[in-house]
Amino acid sequence: MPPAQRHPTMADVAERAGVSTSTVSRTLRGLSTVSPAVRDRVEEAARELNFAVSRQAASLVTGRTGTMAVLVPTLSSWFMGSALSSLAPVLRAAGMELNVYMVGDLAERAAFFERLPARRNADALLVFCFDLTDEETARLDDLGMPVIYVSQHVEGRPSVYVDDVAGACKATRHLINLGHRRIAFAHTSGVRGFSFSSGERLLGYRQALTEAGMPVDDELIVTTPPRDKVGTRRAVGNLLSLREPPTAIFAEHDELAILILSTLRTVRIEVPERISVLGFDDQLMAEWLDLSTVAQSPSDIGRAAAELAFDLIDDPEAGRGRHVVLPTHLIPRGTTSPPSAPPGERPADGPAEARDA
Amino acid sequence: MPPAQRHPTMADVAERAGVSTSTVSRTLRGLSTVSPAVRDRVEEAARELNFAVSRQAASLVTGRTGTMAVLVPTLSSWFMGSALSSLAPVLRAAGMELNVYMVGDLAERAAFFERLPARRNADALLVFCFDLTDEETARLDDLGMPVIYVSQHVEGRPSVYVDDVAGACKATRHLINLGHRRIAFAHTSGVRGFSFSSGERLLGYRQALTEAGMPVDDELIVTTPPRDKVGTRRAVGNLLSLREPPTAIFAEHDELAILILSTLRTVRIEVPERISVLGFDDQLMAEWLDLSTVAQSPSDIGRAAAELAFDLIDDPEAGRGRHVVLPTHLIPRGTTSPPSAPPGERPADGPAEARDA
DNA sequence: TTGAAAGCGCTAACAC
DNA sequence: GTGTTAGCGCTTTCAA
Repeated sequence: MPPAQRHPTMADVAERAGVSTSTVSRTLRGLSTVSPAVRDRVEEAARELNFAVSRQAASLVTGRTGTMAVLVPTLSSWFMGSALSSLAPVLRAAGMELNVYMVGDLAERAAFFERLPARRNADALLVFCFDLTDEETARLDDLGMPVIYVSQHVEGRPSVYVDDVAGACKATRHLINLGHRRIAFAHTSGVRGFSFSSGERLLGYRQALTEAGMPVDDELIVTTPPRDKVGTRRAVGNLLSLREPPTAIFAEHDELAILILSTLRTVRIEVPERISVLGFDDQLMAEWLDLSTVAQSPSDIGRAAAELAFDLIDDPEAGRGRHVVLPTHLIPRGTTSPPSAPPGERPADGPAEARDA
Repeated sequence: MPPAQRHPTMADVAERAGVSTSTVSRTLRGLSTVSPAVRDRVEEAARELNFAVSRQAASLVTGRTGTMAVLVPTLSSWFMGSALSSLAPVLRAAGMELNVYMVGDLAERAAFFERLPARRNADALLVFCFDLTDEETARLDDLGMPVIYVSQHVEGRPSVYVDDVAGACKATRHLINLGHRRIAFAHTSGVRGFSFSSGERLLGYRQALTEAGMPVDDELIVTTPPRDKVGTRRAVGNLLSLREPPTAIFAEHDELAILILSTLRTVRIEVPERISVLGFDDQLMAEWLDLSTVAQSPSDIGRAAAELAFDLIDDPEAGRGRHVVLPTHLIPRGTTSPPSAPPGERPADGPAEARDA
């Protein structure tokens, strides 16, 4: 199988411009040690021949590939889509290519860490949303390139992530401040080893309750497989069938919150009158559905990760254990409100007193 | 700036195994002309040294990069996420890397076609969702690698796409069959030059109406910027303020349909009792919100594109103008129903007679 | 079945 | 400023 077509080489350009390949190389890399006249001739020749430098050949000698690799669990999630969409322009501005390794299940994962295909093929690796074992981390340590951990923190390694604990804490406090006393936490079980911050957010939930002197009731913590309509109904059902059902549900992420909303709508339980619902992420759909939520910015995460990677490429020792922690913000919308007084109890008796803005 | 770390080379492996680099190369590529004993020694040496072949060096001599490039307008849409998520495993199985060029606006687009950074850096290019000008297509023609057009058809070039006209036709016919006579079409304006099949779907809508002997009323065709809550409200408002408002709205895609649903809910117009809403795509959210829609499969598109690309890499002449057209399916759910009889008209008088399953 | 040698297209060090 | 030279790490003849 021959290559589709022969590309012109630097030698072709050099010949056409009547100079040496070194001069062509210097010109095309924008080095200032080329006289304007020669520069013009070379650039014209290159344009006429439709010449493009072979990154392969260049990187063979420079030792740099001009490529950023990213390891991601999926490409079809709001988070990854947003993060990569913001990453791309930053890379492009730096003249780097984007190489995606999507590793969706445990088998692929094993294969990836076994072969480490990114080795020698990128200048840095961004690892998104993986709960790595110690062996996996160690494996990445001798990948021979800077590795940045995104959406997770790994001790002693450069990481970029949002403060999930604080975010979940804010969320829960908002509900407490509204007067809720029975607050449920719903989260997705997720594939083992693929971190979507579930644990941290549960931590924040617990922390806020404890701070407020409220008990943590395990019955109020429910789990469902991700993106599972039936599973979510069951989880919501577990809450609705409690002796003392919650007046508010904090969902680990907007996707789940939306599924919960649609379940509640099916049985005509009014939101927020009967039950408040609060999400986490602030994806576009949250605004559309008027869902109260905690905003995080995957775009900022993507950009921060890129910047950190650039620093580390230039100086691998620059940020051994540098951590970039990004903030979250509560966005109150229409799905949270003070709880209505329980039946048989006069409003004045209830704990329902909004202290929130 | 030195590379982070020196990688072992084939020479290192060769020395350790006591053979020549040629033998190492042959072994690692799985050529059968290596004796088992030697093969074992080489493989062990490679493993011990954590050796990985440099694609750069290899492709310099083979002329193949082992990389598939994709040109996409965004990474944060349901369509692109799904398509790329299905593409990735196929590439991985073929031992190819995935290189993403995200070109989001017209400036970036001009730069991309000016420099064609994919040139020499990939074995094939998949162009997603771009409405290309003739010059742009011509430019890609001498990129020196197979180019596959995805989600669009370009004359005489290999393409993969769904039959949008037929899909929109099915959608509209479903509404007609339910008894609707005033059927609106809502679509997004989109950025010029980035095709999201808007035009084709409008065509299908018109075609179905014409087939049924119904007039095409331009007042019933409304436009809004994509993902724009306010713009969508205005568009819906235009429909609701007509002398004779529609009893059904067919939206160009689910995202828009959802925005329309949320607008209708705000003003308490019941769906489907008062107005039926029908989408296009069948993304996950459609199922969650019980939205009737026309299903397409970006995953199938991604896989088909990859297969076509492989064929063309092996034999560039294989499919000059091969077109893969994928089907769509109507998924009736809870947001479409026969129209209720208009006020002041007895049910028997109205055109509302369900002929649909 | 294996090894020696040439060279893929480029950059970097050093002359001039 | 510009050209010459020597590789970068592989694969691929070709000989043995």
